[in-house]
Amino acid sequence: MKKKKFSIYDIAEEVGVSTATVSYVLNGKSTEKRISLDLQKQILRSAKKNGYQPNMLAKGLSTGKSKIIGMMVEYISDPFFSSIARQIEDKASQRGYKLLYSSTENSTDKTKDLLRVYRETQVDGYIIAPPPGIEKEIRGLLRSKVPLVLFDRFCPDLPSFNVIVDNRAGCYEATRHFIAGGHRNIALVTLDSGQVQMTERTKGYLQALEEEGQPPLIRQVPFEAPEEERVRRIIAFIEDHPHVDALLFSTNYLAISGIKAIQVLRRAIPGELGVISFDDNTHFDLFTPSITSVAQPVLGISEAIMDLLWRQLDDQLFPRAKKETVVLPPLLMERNSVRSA
Amino acid sequence: MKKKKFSIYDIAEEVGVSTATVSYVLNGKSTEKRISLDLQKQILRSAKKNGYQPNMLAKGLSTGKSKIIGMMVEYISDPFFSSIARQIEDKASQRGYKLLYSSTENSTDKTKDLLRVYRETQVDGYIIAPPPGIEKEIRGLLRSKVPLVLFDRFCPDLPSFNVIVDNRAGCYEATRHFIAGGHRNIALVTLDSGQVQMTERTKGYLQALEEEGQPPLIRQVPFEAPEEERVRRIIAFIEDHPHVDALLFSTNYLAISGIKAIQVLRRAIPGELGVISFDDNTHFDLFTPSITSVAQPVLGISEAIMDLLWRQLDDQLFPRAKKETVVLPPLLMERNSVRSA
DNA sequence: CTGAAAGCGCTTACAG
DNA sequence: CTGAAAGCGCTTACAG
Repeated sequence: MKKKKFSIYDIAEEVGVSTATVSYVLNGKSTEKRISLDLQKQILRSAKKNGYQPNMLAKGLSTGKSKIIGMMVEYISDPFFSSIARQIEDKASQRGYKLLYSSTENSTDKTKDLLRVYRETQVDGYIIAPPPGIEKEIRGLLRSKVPLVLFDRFCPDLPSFNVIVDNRAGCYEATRHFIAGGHRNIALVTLDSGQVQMTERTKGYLQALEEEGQPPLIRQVPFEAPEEERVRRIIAFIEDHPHVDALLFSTNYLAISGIKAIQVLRRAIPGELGVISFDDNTHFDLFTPSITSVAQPVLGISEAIMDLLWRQLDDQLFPRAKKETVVLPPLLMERNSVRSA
Repeated sequence: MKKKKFSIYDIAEEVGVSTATVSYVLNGKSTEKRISLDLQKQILRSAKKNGYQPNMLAKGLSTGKSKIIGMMVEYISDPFFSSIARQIEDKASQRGYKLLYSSTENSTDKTKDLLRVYRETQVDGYIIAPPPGIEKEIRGLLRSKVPLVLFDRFCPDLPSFNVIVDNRAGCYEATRHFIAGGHRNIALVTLDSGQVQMTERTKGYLQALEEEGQPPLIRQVPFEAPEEERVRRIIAFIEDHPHVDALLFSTNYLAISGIKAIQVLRRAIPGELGVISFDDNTHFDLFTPSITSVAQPVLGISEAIMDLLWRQLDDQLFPRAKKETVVLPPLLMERNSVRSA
């Protein structure tokens, strides 16, 4: 059927040398292997003339490197994750790596599946925003010493490389910002998830309130609830707690649901109800009023991830460190959904 | 260094058969090859016991299939594209394919690079939202008969499989919707790009106005202009044309820039200025007022893409058709940024 | 019913 | 300075 591909074997034949020589020249080992200039030119010319393209599968099989980085996040369509992926893609391609990019859907099973696929594909490095219940598998990766960076969340007991944002400080400051604006009954709307990033956010909220002697009020929304259900729950919560005058949402999409709820109830922001979202959103500045948020530094996160990953990739034989957690400060984006005292 | 991987060779040894037999059993060819039930069990047991994981590089090298689909779009972080990618990822993984997902940045050079990388990686199928100036390369792909689907835009002269939305009808209806709402001076804000999808949108706009005998007014914004510049240009345009009472934006991000411009100028939507965006946005329903848009059917697009791709992948030897363009109807999302007569 | 062996397209230690 | 050859981990036509 298909015409056989043009390979280094053909170049070797055309130039009249061995495939070894061709391989050396094509991989920039000419000087190291002291290939004559003349031969180099002939080989390069033949390669170009015939439009030679290396077969990465073959290359990968013999070197043991696929030049592929596997990255898995909750949903590849999530704006926060995809802005990070965009940066990672960029940095990876600069070094000749490709990105396999997948959604865990926050499901343990789906993640295990993906992990298996990644292994089979022989990805060279892993970037993972881990879902709950995946400790065991992560531990396995760690044991097999593959380059790995966890981000957004991590498993506190595992000696891994992690990149996170100071979740506690973010919520602490958000809460203080509410207080400074004159809000007196600040509720936290969060998920019923026990993952560190969430418990940290709750801690920040609680700490700020405690310092002021204000009473906390936390409403947990089920993790897997569909959007309409979330909105319904938040509506009910607002109606049941008329004295609440500010809502801190622990994730972006909770904030979106919350804003819908507030719109349904026709409450004024921030007059009747102040709003802050943990995690910024591309369009929060276009809302009326614009929505104050705690932004995660996308660029900083991407850079930290790649920094940790390259160090492992470059240094497979002498890993300097076996664990490290980079904690980045979040950024309070002050906009107009909080009262100003 | 690293322990050698456990391979089919090891299974073969452990069970005392040849690698051929192991390969047959592991690939479900037991009955076809009439492998004894006993041997099957032994092989499967050994594979499981030792946690055997196939090496896709080796598999790919010998079968010529990588089980990877390459998908390139303008930016992987774009919400429209990433919702589609999300669907595609899902459908692909159901059939054991992985997704290599990349940004063309709408640059011809970047795209050529990616195309080279995809070839080298031996991707089995291509899904591309082509940037301008890439006809020649697409033609090359077509000639080499690799499974390929173009979407969002395509090259009209090329016999390829394409999935697009009826751009002309979308803008036609949007314009008629403005007219029905009582708008009388409708301007089109678009890009200075000659790509089909854009010229089609312009045609729809012009046709609707012509039918009503209303004068057209088109402002082109440079394609590569950064966001602030776009906003500035739109502000200038609005100020220079005080009689304009409606703005049709030919892309999502132009609409965003436009809304910013309108907010800066403190014009009322839709009282002073009606707004419709081509391409919906996740949060347009949360804006005040909510923004009317022409939505592209993400699910329908993804399904059509995969349908065309599977047909080519399944049917490499007898391709039924060599070209086909699926045109999907866009959906007018009537919200509150247009007057109602 | 099963195996020996060639082949996929590269790389690389080794020899000369 | 260059080549012969083994090896990466799999598949598959062919033979028996």
